[in-house]
Amino acid sequence: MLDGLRIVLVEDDEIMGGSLLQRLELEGAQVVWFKQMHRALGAIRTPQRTIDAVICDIALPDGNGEELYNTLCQTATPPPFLFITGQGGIEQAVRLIKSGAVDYITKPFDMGAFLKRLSMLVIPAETPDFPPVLGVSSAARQVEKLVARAASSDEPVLVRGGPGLGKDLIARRIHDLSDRCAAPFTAVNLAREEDPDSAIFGAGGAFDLAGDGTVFLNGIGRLDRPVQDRLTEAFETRRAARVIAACGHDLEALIEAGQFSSELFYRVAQVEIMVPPLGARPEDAVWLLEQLFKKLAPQRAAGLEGISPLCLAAARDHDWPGGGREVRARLVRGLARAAGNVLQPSDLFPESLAAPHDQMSLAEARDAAEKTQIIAALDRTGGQIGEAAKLLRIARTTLWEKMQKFGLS
Amino acid sequence: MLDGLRIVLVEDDEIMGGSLLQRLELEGAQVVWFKQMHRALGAIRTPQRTIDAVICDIALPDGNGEELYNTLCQTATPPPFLFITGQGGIEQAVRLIKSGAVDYITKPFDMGAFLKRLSMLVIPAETPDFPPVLGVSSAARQVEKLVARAASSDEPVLVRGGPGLGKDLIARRIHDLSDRCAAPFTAVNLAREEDPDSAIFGAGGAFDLAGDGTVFLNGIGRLDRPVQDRLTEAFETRRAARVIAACGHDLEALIEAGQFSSELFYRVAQVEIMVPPLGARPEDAVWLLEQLFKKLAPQRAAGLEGISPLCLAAARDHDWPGGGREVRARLVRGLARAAGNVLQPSDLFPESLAAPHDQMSLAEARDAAEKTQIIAALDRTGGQIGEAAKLLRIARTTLWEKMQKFGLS
DNA sequence: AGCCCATGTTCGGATTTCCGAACACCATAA
DNA sequence: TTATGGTGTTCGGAAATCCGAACATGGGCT
Repeated sequence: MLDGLRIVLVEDDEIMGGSLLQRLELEGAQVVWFKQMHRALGAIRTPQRTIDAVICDIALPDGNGEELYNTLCQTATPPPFLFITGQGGIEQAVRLIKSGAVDYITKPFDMGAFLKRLSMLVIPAETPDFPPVLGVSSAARQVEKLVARAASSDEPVLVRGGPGLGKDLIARRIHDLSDRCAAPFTAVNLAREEDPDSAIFGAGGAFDLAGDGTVFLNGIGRLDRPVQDRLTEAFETRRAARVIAACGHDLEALIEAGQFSSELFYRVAQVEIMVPPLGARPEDAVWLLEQLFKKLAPQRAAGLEGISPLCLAAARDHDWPGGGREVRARLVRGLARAAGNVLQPSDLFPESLAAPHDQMSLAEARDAAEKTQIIAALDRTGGQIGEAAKLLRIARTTLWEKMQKFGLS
Repeated sequence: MLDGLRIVLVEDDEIMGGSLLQRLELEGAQVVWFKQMHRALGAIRTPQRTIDAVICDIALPDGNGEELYNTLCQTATPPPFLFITGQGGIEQAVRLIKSGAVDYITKPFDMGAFLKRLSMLVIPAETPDFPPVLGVSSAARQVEKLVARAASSDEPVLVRGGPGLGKDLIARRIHDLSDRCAAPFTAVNLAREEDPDSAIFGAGGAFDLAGDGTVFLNGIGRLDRPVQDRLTEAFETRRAARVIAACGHDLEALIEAGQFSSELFYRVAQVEIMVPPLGARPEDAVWLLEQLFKKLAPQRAAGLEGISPLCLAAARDHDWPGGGREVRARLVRGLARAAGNVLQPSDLFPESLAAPHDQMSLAEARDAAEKTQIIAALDRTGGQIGEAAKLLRIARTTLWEKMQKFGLS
């Protein structure tokens, strides 16, 4: 009935929680049970994998379910919430449902009916019709949607994003999903190409080989003006092939500086797909890490059985400025250096060992972070303490105290 | 408070209905009272004029309010429904709210609070003589008064305010309310114009086309001195057209710096209308958001039923430096990314979800530092919690708590 | 079994931190 | 001149955090 669904249960009552847990697992769901609000908060906010539903009691020892839901809404799009409660008020029910909660049920309730409602409500949300290539985060899903939409159109596409985010994969995927999928797909990496002009337009070049397929131009910002103009012209003469281009975030700056033709930009950016950086979607980072591990570990490090949870946590925290490429590089290096039977954080991030942060006590580390953050905030506001305090979300007086403590004034 | 609102009251109890009727009419609403379901059904389905809200009892002699609502839903989109009931059930409340009712209140209730919620929830559909273009706040009303006064005079007007506050709408409105409304209204956006001089004075330019109508000069601060002088001169020679100008807040600075003619300033600022920033009048921000939602949601996001109260609260808090333009842009983006059936805060403010390295709150920065430090310590001790705690100079239990908080286990 | 040791977990109180109110002070704008 | 708005500073209570004690658990060792 609920096979494979990942459900979070938040319930402090042992009996109630136990029976729910049992029943849900019987139905095939993977359930994680929290008895306190703050624990559930952390787990839902940074989930190991996407959560399909949250079943949440209202009365909790360290808060209430409403609070939990509201807090989540501030920073993220929460998964579907079903509230169950013993002392429910109509007022509260109305408020929660209007805030987007999926259901609100009073105890005691009929378990069979409850499960039926649950399966009705939750299942349609999750239908992965094809294996995810970019990631599992909601942001990645968003991009996939855009990709699908781009595939069904026939306009030129501009894919934008930092390095190592799979812009080439996206282009390939658009081609494969489009009705040109039977025709050739040719890619040119402008950053590597010696002679871009001939690689694109020459005999045996991209357009030549593509026929009425798709031409993918990676790093379009590197083109010099003459080739840009030829490309613009190519659009006008209606080449047979469809064009997908990719570039980093700096194209506007290039246009501003007059190094990139704004006309070409508008031609090629009929559809624009922005790929958010990997650091902004930690779920994808760990997902990718696990995927690559599965693929690479058997050959390269036969002894390794898995990745330690700590290591995954560290990966979730890391910024990954190099995108997927960095994930792969670090993993390869880590696999070579791993000693035990699981991959440790120091394998993936050896530089953190040498860091001076090492044997600092927690309080010191915390203070150091506070200090730099405060300095940054004060810098941003030009020394305006009140404003800086607002930025840091603390009271003005508290900031003043801290400044005194750190000797800033 | 409820001036001009058309409200349908469905209530069989004489006392209750009478007191509600009395009170609502006291507040300025036009109320029609039905005591039976089938009568109300007919009246709502084929209304004389648009109905702003329905206040509906559940228990009725010939049926119940839910039935009434559902019947209406099948044939049309009903006006906002507020249910009031004596023997309400949570089950029922949840069902009704999920199917789109605006509120569900149990008797007895506090009349004052009820009226407040009513006025908050219900937005006047159309007030034909006076559709508010700027907002509903007292500040916006103030501006409207100034607009009306400006329209009745014939002096040049200077409209001032940040971007996206509808300065163009104000100019248009002054024109439409003035006795030049039959003559042409021509607008020039000086920020976009290549050749301001000819766009204003040239053949086919604003003055030429306006005749004895109104000329609107947006972004007057961008004019260079020669054109300023020509404009000043135009005032002296008494052109036929009336001039309305608009600019940001920086005009005084320009005058100070000698880049703007103070004489022209005094000429054009005979009447000065200051539009306060949207961040200073939160009611208008949410009002505008709701207006735009009503207009845009049906086309762009058919599944969406409304805006979550949390989201409205977030909108009320936001600064809206981009004015109405920002409201619109954020809404459009949010509609595209919304997942559930209501718009969530993270849809409208995705940057709070993935702030690219920007300004973290102090607590976040501190937590991040703690987390990495803890991971490093645990890594060093090979996962030995007690040892790691000693390294970090905190109690074992404290470390355990933190590990829970950060989801490490 | 019996013991040892580390962990998982709760609890109550000690301590620290945080906040808001309040007041004095000093610019600067009206 | 008077408002106004930001800052420096103090203070008391509220809230969080931290800690140690305590107890159960469970795995490894003899």
